[in-house]
Amino acid sequence: MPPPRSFFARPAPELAHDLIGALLLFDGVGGIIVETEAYDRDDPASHSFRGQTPRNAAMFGPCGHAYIYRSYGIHWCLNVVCDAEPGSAVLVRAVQPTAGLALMRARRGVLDVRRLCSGPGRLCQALALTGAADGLPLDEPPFRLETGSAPAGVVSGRRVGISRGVDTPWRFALAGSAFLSRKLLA
DNA sequence: CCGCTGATAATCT
DNA sequence: GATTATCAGCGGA
Repeated sequence: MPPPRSFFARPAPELAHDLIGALLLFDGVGGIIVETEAYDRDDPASHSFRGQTPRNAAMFGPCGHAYIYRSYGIHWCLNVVCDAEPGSAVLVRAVQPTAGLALMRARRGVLDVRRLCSGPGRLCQALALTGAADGLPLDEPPFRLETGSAPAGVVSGRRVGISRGVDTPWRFALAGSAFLSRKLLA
């Protein structure tokens, strides 16, 4: 079952926690979310911290939709928008591949299943996600999002690759998963 | 296994 | 002009 709208209309850290264990597919390709990060309006590390711009407009749009941006001029990164307060979203950092393995391997040029979707840029490359999907609803085709049973063993720690808000422990991951982007630091 | 570095361009100051 | 929610490749331990 796709989650009800109320699932997304919550604070980013809460949604980030509960997205662990959910099934995420794009055009039938994807798997189980095992790592996320929360960013909200009052967070100096968030793209929305200084208000709405053309790039981050989707962060201020409907909850449950995608916010996809380009990172370092090279990679794409996927977020789930939540609207407890406008400008909040959850970065999907890693997925355990379960569907479309051959397609993902071809797109990534990588055979090791543990490295297909273990990072926000790698995930978007494996699922062929680009800015073309920015703003699309995640509970309708070509996306599919299924929230699973309550995830057990979710741990949190500091977020990756930021220079501000570094002490906010808003990175969430499935404990012991072999599909994380990097080892979780407290 | 680990750390360092270059790539590469939109966004923001 | 500086920064960036990253990654692959490389060399060393």
